[in-house]
Amino acid sequence: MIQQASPSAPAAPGMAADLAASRRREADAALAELGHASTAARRAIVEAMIASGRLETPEQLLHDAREKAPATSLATVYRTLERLDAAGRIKRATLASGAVGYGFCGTGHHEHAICLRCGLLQPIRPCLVSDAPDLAGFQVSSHVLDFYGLCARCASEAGATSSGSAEAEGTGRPA
Amino acid sequence: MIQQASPSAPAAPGMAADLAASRRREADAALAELGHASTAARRAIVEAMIASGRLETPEQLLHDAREKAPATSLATVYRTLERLDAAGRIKRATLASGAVGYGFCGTGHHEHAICLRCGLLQPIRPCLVSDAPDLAGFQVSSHVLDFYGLCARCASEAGATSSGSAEAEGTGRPA
DNA sequence: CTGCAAATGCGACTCATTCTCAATACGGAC
DNA sequence: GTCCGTATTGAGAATGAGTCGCATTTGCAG
Repeated sequence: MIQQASPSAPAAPGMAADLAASRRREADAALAELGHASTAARRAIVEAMIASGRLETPEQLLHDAREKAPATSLATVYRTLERLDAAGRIKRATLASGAVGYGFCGTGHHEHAICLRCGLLQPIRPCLVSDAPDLAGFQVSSHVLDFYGLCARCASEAGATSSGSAEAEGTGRPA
Repeated sequence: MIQQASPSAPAAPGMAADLAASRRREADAALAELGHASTAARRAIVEAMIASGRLETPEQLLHDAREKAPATSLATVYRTLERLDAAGRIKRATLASGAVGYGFCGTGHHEHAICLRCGLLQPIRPCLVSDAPDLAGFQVSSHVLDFYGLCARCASEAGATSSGSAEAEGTGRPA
């Protein structure tokens, strides 16, 4: 239900190889950081998330991951998401289509801009919320600030064709 | 799984009656605003949400609503939540316990402080995010800023008893 | 008071997510 | 490089929140 922009097939020759290599490195780093074993399935899942840069459904992640690790199962996708989430490396959001998408985010606190049409997950650094307001004794331990809307590409596409081509209809309001 | 602070039994005599009356008025206003019929079940559900001022699970809302409208069913709770949500009067969040809670919020855009322990939903007005940052062509249509932590009461209780008394354990990180 | 559209309750249903468990792969020790 | 204990995996069953269909009831305009 969410668009898939970048190819997740084995890297094409040329400069694309650098990108693929850097993805692989980032995926390995993330897995190593978790302190868990680096298995083919986990690597494939994390690389797929990094490569897409979007919020994707578990089904999509499974599909993408299977290009590199064909035996991967949905249960493993969920288990991997769970571990990444525990490490704070996952952004989860419901898109306009109603689908729940999971996206990979880098380390450290930051905000996100989320395209409701294609699921693009755009990090915003540094954090925009420096000081919590006075809340009558409320002890703030964390905050979440997400911007929802249309990414540059989807905005122009939606402008050209009045009816979006993506499945996600737009209420403009995240769930 | 979420604490219930204020009694939802028929209003006690005295000044509590004013509160109950104002809740009833607010509930009626919200329903009228929706342009839908004001039925006993809907009134009971909305009044329960307003009275609690917290994020509550559909099951809890059903339980609370049944004190005023005993025949209410879970399906009606969900249908009412759906209608309120369509009108932007609902805040939905996953608490630390993993339970999904629904809370009633007033009209107009505002932020929220959410107690991860008891589900308290504290509105923050006015909106703190005046201008969206430049996001390379990203068209922001809305944003969500939530503060998570402990309300004044839960903070002091958690401070007194090192192990919280509420069911919701605290990872300190919202889902 | 009447009639009808809207709303309800019930129970069946869907489907995302989690669990179980035997088989397998990982990675440190040798 | 090989071996072994343990973490991980895949498959399918199980769970449970949320939705749907439909006969019945209710709100409310006339």
